[in-house]
Amino acid sequence: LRQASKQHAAVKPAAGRVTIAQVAREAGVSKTSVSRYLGGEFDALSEPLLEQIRSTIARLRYQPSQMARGLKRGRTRLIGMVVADILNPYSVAVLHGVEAACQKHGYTLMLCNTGNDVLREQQGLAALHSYSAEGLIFNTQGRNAQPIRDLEITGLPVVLLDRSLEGCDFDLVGLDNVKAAREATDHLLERGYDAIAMFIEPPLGVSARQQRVEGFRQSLAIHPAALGETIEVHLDQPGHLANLLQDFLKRHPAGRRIGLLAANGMVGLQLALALQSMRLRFPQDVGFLTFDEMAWSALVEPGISTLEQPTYELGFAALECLLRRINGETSTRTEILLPGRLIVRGSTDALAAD
Amino acid sequence: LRQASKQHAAVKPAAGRVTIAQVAREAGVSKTSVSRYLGGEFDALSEPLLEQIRSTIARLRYQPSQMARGLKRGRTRLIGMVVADILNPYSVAVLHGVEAACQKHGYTLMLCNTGNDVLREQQGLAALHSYSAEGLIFNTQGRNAQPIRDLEITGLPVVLLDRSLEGCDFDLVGLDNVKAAREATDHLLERGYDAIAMFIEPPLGVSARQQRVEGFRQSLAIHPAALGETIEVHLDQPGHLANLLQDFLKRHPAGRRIGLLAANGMVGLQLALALQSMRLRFPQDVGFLTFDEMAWSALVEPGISTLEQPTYELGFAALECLLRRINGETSTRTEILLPGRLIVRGSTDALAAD
DNA sequence: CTGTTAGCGCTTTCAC
DNA sequence: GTGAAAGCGCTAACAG
Repeated sequence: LRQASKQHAAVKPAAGRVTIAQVAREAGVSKTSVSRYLGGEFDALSEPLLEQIRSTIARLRYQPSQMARGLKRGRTRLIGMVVADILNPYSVAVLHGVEAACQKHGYTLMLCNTGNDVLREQQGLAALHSYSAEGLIFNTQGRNAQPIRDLEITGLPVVLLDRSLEGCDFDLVGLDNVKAAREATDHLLERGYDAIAMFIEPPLGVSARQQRVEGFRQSLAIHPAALGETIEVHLDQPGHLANLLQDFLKRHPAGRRIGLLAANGMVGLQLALALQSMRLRFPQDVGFLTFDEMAWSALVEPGISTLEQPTYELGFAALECLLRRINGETSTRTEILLPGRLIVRGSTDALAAD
Repeated sequence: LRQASKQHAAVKPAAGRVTIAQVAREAGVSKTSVSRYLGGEFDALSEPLLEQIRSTIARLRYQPSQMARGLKRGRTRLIGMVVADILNPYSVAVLHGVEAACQKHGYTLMLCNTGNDVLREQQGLAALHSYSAEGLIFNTQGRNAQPIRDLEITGLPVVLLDRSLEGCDFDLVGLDNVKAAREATDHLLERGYDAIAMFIEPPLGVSARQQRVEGFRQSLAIHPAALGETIEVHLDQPGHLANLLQDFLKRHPAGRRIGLLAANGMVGLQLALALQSMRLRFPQDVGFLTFDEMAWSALVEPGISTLEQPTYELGFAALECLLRRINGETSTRTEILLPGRLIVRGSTDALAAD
């Protein structure tokens, strides 16, 4: 069964691995011919050779080493992805799209989670680079991002996901945040909520958040009669959100219909939990709408209205955009902004509450 | 064959990459010395050389190529992970633990999602192997698993996650499913539910599922007065679960307290949605308990009781187990079975319903 | 059509 | 201490 590879040093080069040389020897041909076979240059090989090689490869279960191949050709067929927080369902949903696109195009994905840690972001970047990934998909945190900007000099293709980075020209794939936030806010206003709070994590340096605030403001600017307010929450501080919510409710006691807008799914969850602990119901007591569709959005009575992101498409588009750069496209910076989709459920059904 | 050579032109070997040769040249030393520096053999280098190399590396921002390094040494510091379904929160939670452990030990993770597709499982396996991953973490589907078994001959270290594979000796890391299922069932019985249905995806070939059924049966065997039944659901068939639920309820109309047990989080979600669409409330109409703690378990009134898995620890343990094999440990097959934790909420609070 | 040769970037004897 | 040289497994000229 398991080879008795005992010591640390026992992991010898190519332990047990079949090499192209072995195949060539056993097939009685040269390495070149085998290599040609692998490269699909079938019309450069005679019928008998072809058959010889084919059968030998099958018999030996030979699989070419991508490491050696990559070293020689410069193409590793490796894509690196850096994710700000793998516990965030949004990230995973996008990852799903990226992974699918990788498979479609014959690439393999290397994953790095930074857990919102700046240092780990840099380390991950270094690791991915050291494996000669052909391109990087980056869901950056936006802080201390100089190492990422430096990538531009190296010429390594990079696509930014969701969050752009000031001072560099990488392509960006993400939601059309301004429009989405406007749609979400409009919906609350249309439903008669005229005192709206947008709960959002600190927008500092995170472009997607800034744009959602911008869309929120734009919508409110058209409805001067309504009150609007953005509230910055720190999700890592337990109870912080609940306190802020309480504050907000105190400041708007009567005469106004209160609408709550969560700027992403994680905030939305915490907000829903805070409402629950305060025994506030939607839509009776407050209207409630959150960015990001979640598996359980419909489950919490009477259903939570959401602004869904096309996460899979986002991931897929990001990889295909990256591939274009890898294959030498040199056009100027592109921004692929996909539209969100409003899913209306009971949580914003103010009329029903009357 | 020609498309390959065409595309190839765009990505030259080592495009822009700093190599050890460059560092050596600019530092006025030999490649060997630089290599020694990289390998941490500082006492083999004189003070001036050391300093020369250090500063040159910093100035050039040199990063050694792991591909070349891996090719030469046989150690790639790459770990491959094959996940049955990345849309399953369980898989992601475990992935989180694996990734964390990888970072801790200086490994980089290559990810493959199979989407429950047998063919993609094989392709993923081949891909990971072709990159000379030092070991594999496998969340297999259990069907057509011969290619995985064959890995045993190659000597490539493999750790199975959650699901074991008959006829091979790979280590396994997972939940203590039998015990967990027993605990879950016991809890329902203790709470007075005496007609219990366990909803589970087809256990065929998936050891974890079989074991949960086993635990369920064990618990019921001790309580002969209670009725127990396992119900196989196909989550890919919309409405299937709801129909089965309806059937079950019809068969147990009165005199019995009905308890529903979902064998994993995805089944749990679907079951909760089915209950909702049928306007059945827990705990009033049925008791409800599901495997897998979810972010929103507490949010759905009056809270859903769950059997939580230590997902992060599972992932972490899997990688460390794999590392031991990579480093040459040759002991016989080990099984690391971590305990689950019962979290009791309102959904199984039958007394409150009285 | 086929094989020989020279590396890709790195580590590792083995001399000096 | 230090470096020259020989590969790791593979591909890409260049010959025949």
